[in-house]
Amino acid sequence: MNYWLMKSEPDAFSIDDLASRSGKREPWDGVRNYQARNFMRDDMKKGDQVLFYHSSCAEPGVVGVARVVKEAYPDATAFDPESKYFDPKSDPDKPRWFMVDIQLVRKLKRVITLAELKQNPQLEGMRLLARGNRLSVMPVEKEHFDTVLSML
DNA sequence: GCCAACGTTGGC
DNA sequence: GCCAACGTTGGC
Repeated sequence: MNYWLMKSEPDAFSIDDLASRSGKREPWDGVRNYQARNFMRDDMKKGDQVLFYHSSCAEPGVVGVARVVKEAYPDATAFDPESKYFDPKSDPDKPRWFMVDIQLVRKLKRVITLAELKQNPQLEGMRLLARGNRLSVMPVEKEHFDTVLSML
């Protein structure tokens, strides 16, 4: 079992959006970063646990827990000229971008803010907190995953 | 809106 | 393959 953190801008797709989806599931489309793609395509397994993180908003932080319910498959939005995620260089016969499906496990009672995470010495070394980190999908150590949720 | 940090692109 | 220019992310 692996642990992950996935970022989303709540203006675009929030934890409440996930909660309101049929089956509380959603295909994680639109990832256009190779490192993030590789994590999804190569390392994410069904049942893996995910910290759902709100970025670029008034109160950035962890807002929920989700799990991987479908392993990587081609991201069809890359083939759709109407999509904002369209990438003409992604060929349906040789897809460049992949996505997984995630499902909400629970929404947290409150936001565990980035400011709090930064103050917790037990989270030293957490990738999210590394300088200049911009990855939207990244691995989380189990110890860090548990620590974050213990801060509720 | 600013800006630091990082990724991608493309000329050479 | 180098690297400057440009685009994006994301906190503040």
